[in-house]
Amino acid sequence: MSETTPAPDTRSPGGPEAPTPRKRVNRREQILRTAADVFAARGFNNTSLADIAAMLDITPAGVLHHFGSKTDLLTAVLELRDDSDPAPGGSRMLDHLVTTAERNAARPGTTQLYAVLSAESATDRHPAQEWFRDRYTVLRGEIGDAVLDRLGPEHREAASTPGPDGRTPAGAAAAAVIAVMDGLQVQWLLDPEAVDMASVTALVIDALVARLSQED
Amino acid sequence: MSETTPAPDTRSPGGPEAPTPRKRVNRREQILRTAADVFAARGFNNTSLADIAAMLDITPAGVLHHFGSKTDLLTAVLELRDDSDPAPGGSRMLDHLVTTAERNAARPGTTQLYAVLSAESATDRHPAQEWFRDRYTVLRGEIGDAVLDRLGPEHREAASTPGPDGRTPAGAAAAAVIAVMDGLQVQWLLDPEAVDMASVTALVIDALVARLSQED
DNA sequence: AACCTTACTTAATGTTTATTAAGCAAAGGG
DNA sequence: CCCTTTGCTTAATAAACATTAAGTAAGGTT
Repeated sequence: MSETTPAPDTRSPGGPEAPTPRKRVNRREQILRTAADVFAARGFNNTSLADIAAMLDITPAGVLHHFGSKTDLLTAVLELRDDSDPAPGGSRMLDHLVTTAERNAARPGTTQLYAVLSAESATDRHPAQEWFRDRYTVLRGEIGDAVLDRLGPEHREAASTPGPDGRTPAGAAAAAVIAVMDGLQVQWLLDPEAVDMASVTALVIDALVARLSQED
Repeated sequence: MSETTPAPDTRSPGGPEAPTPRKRVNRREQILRTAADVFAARGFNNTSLADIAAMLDITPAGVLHHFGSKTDLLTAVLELRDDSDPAPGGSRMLDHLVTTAERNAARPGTTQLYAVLSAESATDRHPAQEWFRDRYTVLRGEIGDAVLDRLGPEHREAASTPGPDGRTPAGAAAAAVIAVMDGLQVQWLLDPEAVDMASVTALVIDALVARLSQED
């Protein structure tokens, strides 16, 4: 079909002759946000530029006008942090994580994107692999610190002392907290009634903090 | 190129005229295992039949001779349980989970498959969606029972009493354990040095059991 | 009015992909 | 020795997809 078939118009059938509203706002950001939604809902590999373009009522080439390639679009989406609710430092951060889990359950958005894409990035030569590796490293550090902040001063040293494998209990707890949030998202996406992300997250944080506050 | 180019031979260049060793073993199972490995390493959407076929030194059509479609192959792979180490019931199961995490770190296989595919299945109309929904439901039940078994008899009632949302603390703990195992797998795949799946899993199970054994 | 920038479109290209149809060859039973 | 089963192959098809090139059109700027 390569020579004869015209390029399919993937746009939804709008008005008879809707000549593109031509808005004043930053089009790039609009596309970015739409792409984020579609990537979150369908993953990267399972999303075509046509999918994104269709939601914006433009053609795939229209998307590539703003971002050179599909991979560039993905990196731009990942770089776009949702700073509407910035993470605080210190011990307040752990509460913030529970709040985040709550918000995610109400409005499936940012974290859904990360949960789906992070798992996908763990395959083969996924373009987002390095991005997620770095992100997890940073997050483990930050949450590890937050865990230490939550502990009584008398337990901090034990929790931040590396074991024979060079890893600290606080770091292990941080990895656990991140893991539980990511894993819950998957279960929740598959069966929203089955799990309450916020309360389970809170339970795990509570349990871990209590456990690290014990003498053993 | 569709009319002129011959079908590419995706097979690796073996001996000059290797006429297919024609083994006696169940070919279907060989293909199944190979497919499982490739799906685990690259995900479902990112894997082509040619990828799998190449590892078996046959053509994509050769794979489809045994399984009608790529989706059928996936479902067959999921149905193929790794029963080399059957899960015990009762309180022994929790220890078994830690052992499983250990084995997975040593030989990335079955669970890697499930970690990658489960997240992928949470997208759109993925063919494995229902399979994973059911699997999580069953697992939450089994692990929830195992958690109850580990608790002292005096705490069992509280842990199995549904809260106002209809969910039990034991069920929440079960969801958390599953989530942490899945989530850790992703972090570990991206950065094997950064986390010790077995010890973190053990830590979370310990912490949760201890937490459910408290009075609150 | 001339122009530039922004935001696209149409069209074509080349690739990858799953899937189907039909044929071939070896093994083994009867 | 025929026949059926098993296990493929080659070939063709049709669709999906990312990407490129070149053109068009509207606003804003000067």
